[in-house]
Amino acid sequence: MRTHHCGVLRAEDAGRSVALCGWVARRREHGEHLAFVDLRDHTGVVQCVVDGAADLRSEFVVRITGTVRERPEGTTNDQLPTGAIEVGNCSVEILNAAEPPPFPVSDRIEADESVRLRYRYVDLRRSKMQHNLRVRSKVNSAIRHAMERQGFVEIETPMLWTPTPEGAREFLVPSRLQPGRNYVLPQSPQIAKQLLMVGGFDRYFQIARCLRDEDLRADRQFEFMQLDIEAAFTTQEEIHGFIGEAVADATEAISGERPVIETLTWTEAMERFGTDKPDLRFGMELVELTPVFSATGFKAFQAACIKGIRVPGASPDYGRSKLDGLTDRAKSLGAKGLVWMRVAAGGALESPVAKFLSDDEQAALTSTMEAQPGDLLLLVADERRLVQEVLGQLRNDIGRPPVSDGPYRFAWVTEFPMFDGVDDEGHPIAAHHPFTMPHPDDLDLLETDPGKVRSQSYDLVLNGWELGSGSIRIHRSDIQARVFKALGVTDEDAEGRFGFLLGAFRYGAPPHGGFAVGLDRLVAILAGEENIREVIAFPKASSGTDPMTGAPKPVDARVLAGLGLRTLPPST
RNA sequence: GGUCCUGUGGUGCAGUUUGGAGUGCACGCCGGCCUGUCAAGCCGGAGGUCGCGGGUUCAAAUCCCGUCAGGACCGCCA
Repeated sequence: MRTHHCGVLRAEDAGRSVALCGWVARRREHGEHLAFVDLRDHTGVVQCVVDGAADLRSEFVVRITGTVRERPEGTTNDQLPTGAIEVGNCSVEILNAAEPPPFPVSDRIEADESVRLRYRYVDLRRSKMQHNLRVRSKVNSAIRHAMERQGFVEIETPMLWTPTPEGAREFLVPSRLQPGRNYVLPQSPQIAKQLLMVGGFDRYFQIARCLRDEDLRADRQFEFMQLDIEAAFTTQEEIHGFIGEAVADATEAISGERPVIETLTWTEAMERFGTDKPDLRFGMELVELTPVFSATGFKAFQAACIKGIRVPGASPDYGRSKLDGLTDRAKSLGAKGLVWMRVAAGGALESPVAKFLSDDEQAALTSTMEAQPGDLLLLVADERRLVQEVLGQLRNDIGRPPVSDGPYRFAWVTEFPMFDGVDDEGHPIAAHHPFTMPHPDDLDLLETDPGKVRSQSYDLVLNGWELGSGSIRIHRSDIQARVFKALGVTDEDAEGRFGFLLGAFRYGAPPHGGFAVGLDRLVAILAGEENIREVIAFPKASSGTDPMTGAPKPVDARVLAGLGLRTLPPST
């Protein structure tokens, strides 16, 4: 049907007879004698010259045959890759007429997202979406090759899985053959892949679809894809190597540059950046100020922890209203307040609270924070974790570059705490999942001080986005029993929820561990997008609905009855 | 569950602060003219429940309340 794609033709193709297919991007008609038709396919646009009236409209689907020729002197278009040539002596075959599109198929104008999603098939014609989904395809391909090269076996796991009431809310699938009973869609292949380890596939991977029925965000959809891996007889370092190879290959395939991956501990990340997913592209690190104010008379600074961030040269940019905005933001994040200080030309600190601080304190503050005239200092005093999180968020709010700004700064964050907070009954809550191996040095703290137990779990972070997480798993039932006990999971509970897994572990489970990389997020960053919807062909809106299909929809009562279900009236 | 932003012909916006006739810009659409344009140009035209409902007012796109939709964030995401 066609001999070439539109966007690939160049001066050296002059003289070639071509047949092109695509959509009418634009047309410029000059009466009955001459018309220019810009024909678009996914490779780009080429100008076709019709001798006569074209009688075409935007987005008509056409096949154009003609001869490539260099454009006449003075009519070339430097803005266009195909701008040196045109297709002449064209004959146009309309394959399908089209109504005017609901919004222009253009990268210049971004239509409202609800309209874009409703007519996604039109939106996907835009070169940005074409590019993004092709980036995604290349990333998948690079990753698959990297894993195969490293001896990993691709194995599919079930989409109809068993409920494991723990962690993310699961999508339920009622059983027709077993009325009243349910499958769930897997929130990840976590347990399945551990069973594959017991099954002797010591290097497994899958580009896996995961489903979680939680509220959506710019970086979260119900459905998302993971590079999911698990390996037996391995170490944390080896797993980092496997994954590092895959994401570096993917990054190189898109950007041409091979990234390095740094490593820092969770504690270090929290102290320096106030988050477990630090964006290493910019400074403004959190500065420890607790010793500076250890003997202060200023009540607001008589706290367990004081830290600050220095915003270089920002003092003139932050008037009273912006500073109030920062204070409100800090309070909304849980801080009692935010202390701001401007560094004046002579180095003096200008702040509503400056008068409460001694000269020595002010001098120590200035030197500790390496404050320069014109800087803005932001300080928070409170419990350590809160101080870290508030300042970490403010650091991002103020300093974080757009996603599309380079470079790609990958980091492993290691030694996460085993537990995070406590549940209603006072039992610690697993920070990762209950099969995570504690740090070997901290095993004995399980019974005495669980809050201090570090785990052998680790996250991969890229430019402030959590790309994924993983861990070395518990493969010994004695350690698993101790962890369950710490979590307050009784033997019966454990048997009911994970019996098949624990059973499998009795039949020769190798030491193993793994990781999962969120591919939507990786692709979004590599495509320079702030929102993963931009790299997903058919995403849901943030309400969880699909503006194109109208899903989710009610179904006929008979369909429900066949599944043993009945809808209740909406609760009030 | 909560906080905030947005909603104005098909599309993108201005108008809302300080109420005064659906007032404006650009694109698109329809018709006409046009033989080298390229975001073609020129002339003419059509197209509106200012998201929806209620209230205040002589008068509401504009102020108030509610609601719906889209988005960002908090909670949530082992």
